[in-house]
Amino acid sequence: MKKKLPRKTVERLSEYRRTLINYLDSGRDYIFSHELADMHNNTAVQVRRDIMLIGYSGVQRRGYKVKELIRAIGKVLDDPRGQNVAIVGVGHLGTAILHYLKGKRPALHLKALFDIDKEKTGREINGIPCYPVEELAARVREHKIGIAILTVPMEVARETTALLVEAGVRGLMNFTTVPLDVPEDVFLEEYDLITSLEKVAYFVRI
Amino acid sequence: MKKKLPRKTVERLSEYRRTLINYLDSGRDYIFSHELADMHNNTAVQVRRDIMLIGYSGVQRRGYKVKELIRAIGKVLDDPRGQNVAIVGVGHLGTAILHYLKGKRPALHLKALFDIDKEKTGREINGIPCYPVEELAARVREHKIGIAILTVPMEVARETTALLVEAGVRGLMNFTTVPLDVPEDVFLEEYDLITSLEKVAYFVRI
DNA sequence: AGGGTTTTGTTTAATAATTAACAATTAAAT
DNA sequence: ATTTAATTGTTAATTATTAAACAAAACCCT
Ligand SMILES: NC(=O)c1ccc[n+]([C@@H]2O[C@H](COP(=O)([O-])OP(=O)(O)OC[C@H]3O[C@@H](n4cnc5c(N)ncnc54)[C@H](O)[C@@H]3O)[C@@H](O)[C@H]2O)c1
Ligand SMILES: NC(=O)c1ccc[n+]([C@@H]2O[C@H](COP(=O)([O-])OP(=O)(O)OC[C@H]3O[C@@H](n4cnc5c(N)ncnc54)[C@H](O)[C@@H]3O)[C@@H](O)[C@H]2O)c1
Repeated sequence: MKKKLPRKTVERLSEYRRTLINYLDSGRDYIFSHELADMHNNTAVQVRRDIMLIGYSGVQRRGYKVKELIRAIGKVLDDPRGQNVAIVGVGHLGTAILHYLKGKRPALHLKALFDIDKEKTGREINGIPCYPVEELAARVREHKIGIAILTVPMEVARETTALLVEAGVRGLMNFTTVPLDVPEDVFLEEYDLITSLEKVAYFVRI
Repeated sequence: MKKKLPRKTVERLSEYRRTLINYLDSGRDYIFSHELADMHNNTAVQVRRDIMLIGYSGVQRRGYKVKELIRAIGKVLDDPRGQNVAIVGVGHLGTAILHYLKGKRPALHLKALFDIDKEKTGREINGIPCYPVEELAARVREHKIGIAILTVPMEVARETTALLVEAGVRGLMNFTTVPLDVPEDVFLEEYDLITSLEKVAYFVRI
C-alpha cells in the first residue's frame, strides 16, 4: 500500500471530489488550483500540494482536468472492492443518516442496520436490512462490515462498541456523547456536535 | 481577552468537561490525568498540558478536583452572558439536532429556528420559535444570534449563508455538502458526514 | 525523620501541517 | 519567433501540535 497521506489532506480530498463532481455540470473541463481553493476557503498552494501528494499532475497554464482529478482522488480514497458500512441505532439520527447516505458514495456500501427495537428489526428500512443487535456479530461477519456508525443512546454506547470491535469492525464513527474505548488498530472518529459547537462558540468570542 | 488556545485543545476541553460531568456520579472528588486520558484514548501528558494551558492546577499525588476543573473549563469555553444560536432548516436533521441540543449546554442558548415551510413557521417547536426565512435578518438581530447551524437543502445553502453573514452571524456550522463562502472573520466549521466517513474508510484500509 | 514513589507542571525536542518561495513550463500576445 | 504572463510542482521555512524528559511537590512507609 502507498504511503499514508496526512489526515487533513484526506479530508480535503474528499471535499475537493464532491466539489468537482458538482463542477462537472459547469461544462468546463479544466479547473485551476486557485478556483478550487476559493471554493473551500483555502489557498491555491494547499490545493496543489494536496494534489501533488496523490501523484496527479495537471497541465500548466490549463489547470487540472476535472474528470481525471476525480478519478485520481477515487484511486486514493476508494477501495476498488468497496467497503461495507453499518448503522447501529436506527433512531432519529440514525434514520436521518440512513436516508442521507443512500446513493451518496458508490464505494461505501451501507449493508446493515441494527436496533434493539422489535418494531424496526426483521425488515428492510429504505432498502437496507435491519437486524436485532443479538445478531450483530454474525451479521457483521456475514456482510464483511468494516465500518460502523454508532447512533445508539449513550447508555449503551460502550457495550455496543465492544460488540462491534469483537466482531471485527475496524473503523467507527461515534455520534454519541460518550468517550469510547477501542484497541489502537481500530480507527475511531469522534463526531460530536457539542464539541464542534463549543469550538465555534469559543473562536467566535476570541 | 486571554491568548487563543490551540484548536485541538479547545476540542479536547469540551470532551473532558462532558466526561467530567458524568464522572461526578462516580462519587470520587478527584481524577488523575492518566484516568482522564484513558477515557479519551489520549495520553496523560496531553491532558496535563491542556489543563495547564487554561491555568488550572491540580494537586500533586491527588489529581484534579473534578468540580473545580469543570468550572475552570467553563471559564474558558463559556461566555458568561451566554451565546445565542439558531438552526436554519428544520428538516430531518435540523429536528434531530433541535431535540438533541435541548438543555445540553447552559451557555449556548438556542433562540430561534428558521424554515421556508409555512407548516413549520409561525409557531414554537419544542419550545423554540420558528420563523420564516424572510424574517431572518430581523430576528437574528433581535435575538443577537451569533452562531448558526445550517441544515437547509444544499441548493439554498450558499444564499442562506449570505443572508446569515449579512445579518451579523459570526460562526457557522455547515452540515450541508456545499462549500461555503464566508468572510474571514466568520468562523466556519465544516461538519460533513461523508468527509468523515471517507476519512475513516481510508485509514481503515491503510 | 528520611527514602522511595506517585503525580503534577513545565521545558525541550520531535513530528505534522501550513505557508512561502521560486524554478520550470506553456499558452497567449505581439 | 520572441516575449510576457499565468500556472504548476517542489523544496524550504514557518507555525502548530504532540510527545518526551525531568524537576518539584506530596504522600506513604518504615
Ligand atoms: N440527535 C442528534 O442530533 C444527535 C446529535 C449528536 C449526537 N447524538 C447522539 O446520537 C445518539 C442517538 O440519538 P437519537 O436522537 O437518534 O436517539 P434515538 O433515541 O432517536 O435513537 C436511538 C436508537 O437506538 C436504538 N437502540 C437502543 N438500544 C440499542 C442497542 N443496545 N443496540 C442497538 N440499538 C439500540 C433505539 O431503539 C433507537 O432506535 C444519542 O447517543 C445522542 O446523544 C444525537
Ligand atoms: N440527514 C443527514 O443525516 C444529513 C447528514 C449530513 C448532511 N446533511 C445535509 O443537511 C441538509 C438537511 O438535510 P435533511 O435530511 O434535514 O433535509 P430535509 O429536506 O429533511 O430538511 C431541509 C429543511 O430545510 C427547509 N428549507 C428549505 N429551503 C429553505 C430555505 N431557503 N431557508 C430555510 N429553510 C429551508 C425545508 O423546509 C426543510 O424543513 C442537507 O443539505 C443534507 O445534505 C444531512
